[in-house]
Amino acid sequence: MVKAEAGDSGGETRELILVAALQTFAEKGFSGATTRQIATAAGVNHGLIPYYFGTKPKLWQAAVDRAFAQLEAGLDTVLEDASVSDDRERLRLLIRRFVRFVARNPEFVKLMNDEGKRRGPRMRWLVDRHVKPLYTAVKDQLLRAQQQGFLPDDVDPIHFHYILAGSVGFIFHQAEECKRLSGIDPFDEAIIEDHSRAVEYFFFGPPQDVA
Amino acid sequence: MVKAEAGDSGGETRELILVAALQTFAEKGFSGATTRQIATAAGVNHGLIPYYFGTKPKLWQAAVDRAFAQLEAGLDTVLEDASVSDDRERLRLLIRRFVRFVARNPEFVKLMNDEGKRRGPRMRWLVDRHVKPLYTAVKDQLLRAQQQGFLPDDVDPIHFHYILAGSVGFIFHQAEECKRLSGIDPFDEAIIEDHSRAVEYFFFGPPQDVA
DNA sequence: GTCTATATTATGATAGAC
DNA sequence: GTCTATCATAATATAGAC
Repeated sequence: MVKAEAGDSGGETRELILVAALQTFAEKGFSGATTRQIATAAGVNHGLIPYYFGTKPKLWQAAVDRAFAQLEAGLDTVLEDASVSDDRERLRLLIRRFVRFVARNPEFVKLMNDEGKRRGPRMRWLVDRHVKPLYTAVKDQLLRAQQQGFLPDDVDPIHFHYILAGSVGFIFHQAEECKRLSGIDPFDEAIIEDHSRAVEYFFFGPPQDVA
Repeated sequence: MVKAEAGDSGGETRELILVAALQTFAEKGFSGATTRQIATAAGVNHGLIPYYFGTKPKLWQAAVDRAFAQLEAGLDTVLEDASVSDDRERLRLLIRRFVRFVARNPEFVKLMNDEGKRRGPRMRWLVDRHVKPLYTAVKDQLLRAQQQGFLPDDVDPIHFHYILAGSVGFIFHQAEECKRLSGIDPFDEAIIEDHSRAVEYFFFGPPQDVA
């Protein structure tokens, strides 16, 4: 009310642009997304993008930072949950939460996959700033699983990291293809649950809880 | 020698462009790839692209057709191999061959993933023309696996299709990220073998051949 | 902080010489 | 079949009014 004379207080507009940017970058890729599309999707004038973020790459970075803040908030609660003493159960919870996060934030996966596939400044920035810290935590869980014998320990855990990420995320990444291919919508609640169970089956085998 | 006066006989140039197009579309996406980049990568004049293929989307279609012809040649030999009577063993062979195909043709996966993630004419064309026929064959194998009890039969096989494709392909799709993240090059022969074994472990559990 | 120009560059596609 | 030159369009980013 004090600073700004027109529109809202400014931080709001910034946020609107960031949300629209993540969505648009995910959908169209960095090159395919235009700053005008992003501005339109955010409902703001396209001149405001250079005003708030400078360049297109800087807008991209800001959108990614925002997305990772959300992911980490969700996963940390599992990784650091002291009440789960069993490593196997913690990994299972991690997978369940990961499936749900991806199903609710498919833009996150799309953007990660688009940038992780080629060399370049965005990939380097993304890995160094966000993926490495995340993988450190995941790797720790996978190593425990290997040590305890419910994952083979004769291959590097990086294989299971990508097997996990791929098996969890791919159906949501390819959701539009999946709909046309099979008529099934991966974002239906029942399908999300099915997918989570299917992935868990691969990591842990047939349910053996009630022994 | 008869038809063409300059350069080579023409079909050669067409082929050079197709190879470069697949590579470039895979790397940069449809929007990110420019016809000039493709022409440069192919070592031909950029005016030859409209000459041979008309428009950019038609070039894209031709490149995809070419890529699928290669994939199908490799998979059909397994799917139709009558000498493999055991369904479990046939699925295992299918996975091994799929891993190797993806490792040797990462452009294929990149292009598929880039287009399968959004609605649009290219996605529809790709699914109707190529993915549906391929999935029909894969689905058949997965249904057999479910009937015989080594995959759960209470979820649609589409889950296993995407789990399979994701767990096989993701590390190669994200190869550049993987290198920077872990120092491991997914395209190393030993790593390809490791990944194949890790995926097989996922689908079939611990090796139990020598019983 | 917001908006309307506009400068600059790069794209896909075409025309026409060779 | 191949090449150069060019047109029309659309992109990012900037300048400056309000």
